[in-house]
Amino acid sequence: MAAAVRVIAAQGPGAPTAAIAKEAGVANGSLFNYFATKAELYNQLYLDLKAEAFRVAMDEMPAEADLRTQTFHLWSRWMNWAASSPEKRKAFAQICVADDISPESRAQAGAAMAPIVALIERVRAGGVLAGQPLPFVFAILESLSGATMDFMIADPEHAQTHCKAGFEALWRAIA
Amino acid sequence: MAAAVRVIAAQGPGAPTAAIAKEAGVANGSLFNYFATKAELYNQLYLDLKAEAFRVAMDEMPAEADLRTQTFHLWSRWMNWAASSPEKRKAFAQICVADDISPESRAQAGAAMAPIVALIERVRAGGVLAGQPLPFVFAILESLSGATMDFMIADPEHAQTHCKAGFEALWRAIA
Amino acid sequence: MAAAVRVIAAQGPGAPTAAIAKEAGVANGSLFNYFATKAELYNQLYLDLKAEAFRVAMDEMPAEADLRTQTFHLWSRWMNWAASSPEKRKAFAQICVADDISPESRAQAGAAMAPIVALIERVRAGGVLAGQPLPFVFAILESLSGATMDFMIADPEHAQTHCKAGFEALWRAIA
Amino acid sequence: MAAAVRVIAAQGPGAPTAAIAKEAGVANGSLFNYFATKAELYNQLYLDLKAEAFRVAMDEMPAEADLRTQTFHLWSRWMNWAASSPEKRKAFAQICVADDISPESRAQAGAAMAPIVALIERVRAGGVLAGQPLPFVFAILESLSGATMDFMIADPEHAQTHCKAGFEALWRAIA
DNA sequence: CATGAATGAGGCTTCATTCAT
DNA sequence: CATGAATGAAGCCTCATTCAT
Repeated sequence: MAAAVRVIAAQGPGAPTAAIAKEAGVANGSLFNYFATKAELYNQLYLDLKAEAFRVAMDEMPAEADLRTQTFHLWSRWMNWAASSPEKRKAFAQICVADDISPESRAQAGAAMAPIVALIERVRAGGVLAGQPLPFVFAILESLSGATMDFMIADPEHAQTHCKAGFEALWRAIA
Repeated sequence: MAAAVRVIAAQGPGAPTAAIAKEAGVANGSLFNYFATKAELYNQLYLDLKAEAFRVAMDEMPAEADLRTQTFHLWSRWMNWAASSPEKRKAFAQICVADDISPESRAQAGAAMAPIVALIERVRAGGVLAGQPLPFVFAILESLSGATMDFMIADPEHAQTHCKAGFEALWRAIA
Repeated sequence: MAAAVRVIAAQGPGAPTAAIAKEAGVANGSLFNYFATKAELYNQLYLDLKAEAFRVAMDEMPAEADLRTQTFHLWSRWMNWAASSPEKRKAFAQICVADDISPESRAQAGAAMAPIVALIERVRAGGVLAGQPLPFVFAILESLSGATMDFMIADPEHAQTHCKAGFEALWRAIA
Repeated sequence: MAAAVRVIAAQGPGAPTAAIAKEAGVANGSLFNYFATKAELYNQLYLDLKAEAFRVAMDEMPAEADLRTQTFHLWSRWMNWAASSPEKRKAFAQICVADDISPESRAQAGAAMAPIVALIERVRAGGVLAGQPLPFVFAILESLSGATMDFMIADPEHAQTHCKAGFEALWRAIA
């Protein structure tokens, strides 16, 4: 799994399964004892990464704080997780655009993120995009987060600056 | 070229050259009379689509109008072009993440967009992200535009609403 | 024809017909107005080169001189022709091993070289290989000539030395 | 490997890898589990055949015998090996002219033949070609051997006669 | 007779997946 | 459950040859 992250980050989603197996230090065919299919591996990886990001982002969430504080907590932990795991971020981004992720996986990932959805929903409801559908607001969140991550990774020295700037942009955009 | 757009939009960047040739109504090998390589075709396509989007976005630009008006003109025409050419939008998005686009092509595309860059630069300089590097602001623009396009395409009935909402989010985020 | 020599010498017998046409300054398809087939071109070239070599080798042959003198005349002119036309030598060598040369062409070439055959026959009859079939003696002649040519071309400064040494080796071997 | 010899002997160096795989009784792609490239297969084959010929030629070499005896031993065993393995002889000849053999392989093969080189060097030094470079003498050896092999193969009944005649020609030519 | 775009069969190579050990 | 050789379909690309202009 970790090997897959490294290989996909380095070679893209077209990386041979053989390369992943080699990186993992197992034999070519052993991969298929755990994942019946390359697509299954990708779906699993997708869910794992999403779950990990979610866990990190929600960890130590100050449940009683105000919306902005909670959202910043979420944003900050998410961004810093990605910035400190650039390979995971890159692998995830590559996997997302691949055609291999099934709608079921996407739905499952969405369901698992309910607490975040609920938070954003509250932000939306009280914000300037109150009239817009939640998925739209969510899309804005995800697109801004992607851009911010990439800059934090590309320019680690100013990572925290980018992180805050990204959040400000987000907050003004949706709150 | 148009055939490539359709096929890539439908099958992703991994689409066989044979599928593109067939869609274009020519023989498999004929493709390679025009593009020495699949990568060359993708680069060409990338530049073409970017150029087209740029042309549309800048057309009839009110040179004397204020920044917001000009930016909205740009945004509006860009979004509506994408919304009315969903296949081009999708193909472009798929191609962008592929590894086939050479740094030269990206540089060339960037150079061709100088007027837009200049406009955004003025917005940045006078806005809340004045302290952030221009590429960061640009990345925000592109990420928000992508999200907006996708929603306009997915929900054509409310396309104009999404377009305006996206712009409001952008303007608040960067201006 | 001359273009074919250059291209085959440079790229080997697998050279595309398109490359030959381009080198000749004519269009791709024009080639096939003169040669119905790539193989036909190769056969023609084979015969032409052999004929040219023959003509050069026999030119100014001292008909009344003794066998050794005549043979050296033949050898010397042949070697120097090859040494001064390295591309022709190389192209010819490449073509010879290709499967494209028809038995008819080989027979025709053999027939055209009757005077040389006659000369070598006389050498053989009076020499140490008198008991060996003529084709065997001829094969020795051709193999030694190939080796000599290559050294003359590779080391032009000592070309004449190699030429004479090659002849001495030949003469001792067959006379 | 043996399959490759058969196919190349029959179809020339342009033979499809598919034909070799089929002759070997394995699937098309299996070939590339052993040889990353067609060229690699050819290089391997080149080295193998050269090594085999060398081994056979040097086997039971009478180390104390005089030069002529040793050289004849070499020649005789070499010729008879080729004559009894006409496909190897042909495949090797075809491969040699192909562009696929890397300079490294040629160098490696040359290095492996040091004992033969040493022998020929002694012959050269004491012979009529004493003033000629060793490679030239070697080229004569190889060219005469090629001609002799072909006649032994083409006319098996008189193979031994050709073998001896070829040697006599060689010995007179270089000793 | 020149042209050069079009053709499509065929070649080399990759790789997800299987399976006997 | 591990292994890794074997598989063969599929992909990209080449090129001799054709043919409408």
